[in-house]
Amino acid sequence: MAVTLKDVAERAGVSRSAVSRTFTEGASVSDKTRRKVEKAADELGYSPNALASSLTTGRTKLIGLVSNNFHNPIFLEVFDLFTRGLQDRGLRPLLVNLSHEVDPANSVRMLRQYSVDGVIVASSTLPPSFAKAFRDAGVPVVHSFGRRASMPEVHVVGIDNQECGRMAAQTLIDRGYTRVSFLGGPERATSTQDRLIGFMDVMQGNPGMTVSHSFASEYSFDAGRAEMIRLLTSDPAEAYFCGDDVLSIGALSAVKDAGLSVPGDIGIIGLNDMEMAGWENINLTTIRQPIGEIINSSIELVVATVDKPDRTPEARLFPCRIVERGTLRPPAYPVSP
Amino acid sequence: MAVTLKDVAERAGVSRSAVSRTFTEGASVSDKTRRKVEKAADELGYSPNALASSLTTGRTKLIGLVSNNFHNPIFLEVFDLFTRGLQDRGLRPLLVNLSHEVDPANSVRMLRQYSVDGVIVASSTLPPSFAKAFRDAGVPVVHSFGRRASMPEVHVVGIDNQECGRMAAQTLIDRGYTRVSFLGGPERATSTQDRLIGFMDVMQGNPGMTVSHSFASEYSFDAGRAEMIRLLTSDPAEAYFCGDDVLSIGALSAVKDAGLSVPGDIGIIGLNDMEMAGWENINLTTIRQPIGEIINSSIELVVATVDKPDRTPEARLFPCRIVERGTLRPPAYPVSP
DNA sequence: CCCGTTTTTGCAACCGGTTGCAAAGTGGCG
DNA sequence: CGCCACTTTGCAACCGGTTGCAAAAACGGG
Repeated sequence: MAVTLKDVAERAGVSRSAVSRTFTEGASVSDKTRRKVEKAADELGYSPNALASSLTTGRTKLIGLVSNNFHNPIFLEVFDLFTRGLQDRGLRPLLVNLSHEVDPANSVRMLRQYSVDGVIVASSTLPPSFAKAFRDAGVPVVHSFGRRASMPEVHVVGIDNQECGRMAAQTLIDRGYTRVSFLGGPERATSTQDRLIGFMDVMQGNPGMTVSHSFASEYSFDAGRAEMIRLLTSDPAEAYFCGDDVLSIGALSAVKDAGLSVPGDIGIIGLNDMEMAGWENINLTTIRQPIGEIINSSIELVVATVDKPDRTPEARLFPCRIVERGTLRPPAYPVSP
Repeated sequence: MAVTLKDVAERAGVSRSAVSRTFTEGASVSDKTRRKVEKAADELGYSPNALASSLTTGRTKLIGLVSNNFHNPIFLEVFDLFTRGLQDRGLRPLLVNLSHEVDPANSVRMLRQYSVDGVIVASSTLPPSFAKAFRDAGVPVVHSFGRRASMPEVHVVGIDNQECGRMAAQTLIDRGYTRVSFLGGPERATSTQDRLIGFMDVMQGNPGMTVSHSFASEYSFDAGRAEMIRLLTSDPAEAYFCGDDVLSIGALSAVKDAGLSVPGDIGIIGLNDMEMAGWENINLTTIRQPIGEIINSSIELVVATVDKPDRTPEARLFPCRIVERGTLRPPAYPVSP
């Protein structure tokens, strides 16, 4: 059925090694044989079996892409960028959908069976120990959107979530809000924990503020909406920092359904700046997370780690910035730059 | 580095075949050796190399998942269902992002290099010839969300887009609209072409109607919005059948920004019933495409085709139905059921 | 034209598994 | 206990490639 090295070798009248060499970078073949081989290969429609060659070279060019969030539209953007970025470098994404699984054992075993060259864990909710399980199994791994650490145990690429919390807090203060709240994602998500820490950090330094917080059950529209509906039943805050754009959009929907106006009655600031945040019927003020840079950097780092597995784990953090749109009232008074 | 069959065999004091057999379904091994082997494997942390075994068995359990739409949120749902469905059957999705590529040659070559057992092309825009290229290369293929055909050249699973067009048309007529329009996706997308055909089909049978149509440049929010902004500049229709929910949502945003009300001034009906269509701030009346059933059926069909490559190509079509929400005015008069 | 150097080539072993086949082992039954 | 049928086991070849090594070929200089 499939045409192999041997078929090409016979047709070209050379040895199998000669054929193999014409298809491997930097191997020693004369122009004459190369032409003969290429001709034969063309005629037979031959292309080398990547899996067979991986046996001896030890490289499959497969990269495991592990994620657990298929309900947040930002992940479509994430998958788009990851798959394109990997393809551009000749790598192939092998997708793993964790759903609600939190034990890494299965994914580790599965990805080892397929001899992936490396793994990218794309999740802002999984703990560092998840990615660590790959490292312990000898699989190069990068945790994208993971928790920062000064001495990380695995490579992490993402943002400083505490800093984002502080940034959101300071923004709300600058806008003159005094009764504020953090509407986070699931309490177990590391990103939510860190954003809360940063938010509270700043708030506690400002005595005049009334501060509260609560958690949505997951990073999704429905969860954000449900939580905001609950909050609106009893003395809501003036402004909310939602732990994610998709929560913000859910919250927005609840606020508007309650007949309240944004930002007139209630202010909302999100985090991510996903595509939808810019849609004119949403127009969400948010903190932009530079996912393109995070993803490119993650790919670059995993590739580097494949070449040099003992690289000491590093944390690459990218700065975030406020994207001003229409869900927060303008500054009450001039703010120092 | 990695622990192999041989290591396990030595430690267990048996032959390599014995080890191989304990790990292959239905092979003949005594309980005694099986236990010895399992113990040794456990101690060494062995798990068989799926790629090496694929060399002899001819099965990799890899399924190529090819798509070209990473801007329509429905595809996040699609990826979620595909990856989970494949995983549940012990298969692994190898993702291919076509971006704007329309030539199948690259994907075919790449997926053959990785010896995928089968391929699922998930796209409502690519022509049947795209999937056909895989079949011609001897790779089992199913086209999900593809174009229906009475004698298809490859397996197709999806909906009858012409029928959906008719359904939308009839619905608008039943609601008493007389000036209507089809706002499609890209003109080259087969789904758009077919929906338009069905829509016109019914309209032409109703002399009282004023009908027009136009195309958005792609299936995305921005394209839908841009097209609707253009339409609003000159004598818009009373109601639009948008070729996709994400177009509808873009269109909705444009309509509302123009200070018009929905469904008061303009009615909109979409197609897909993606998660967001049900969000309370969108609340889109739409035609539900049963993507869960389509995806399960696609997986089942590709698996069956792997076992029996010469199966004659079939088209599996699933019925759609109207999901009534808030963007179309209620029936003007009683409608026969 | 000869000889030393460099390039190209094929052989054969190997990567990590599977599998047909024949030999060895096991069990049942008369 | 002996015979037969059935199960289990190991050997060796194979899957589709790669690669170290030594032989062969090509090249360059005198």
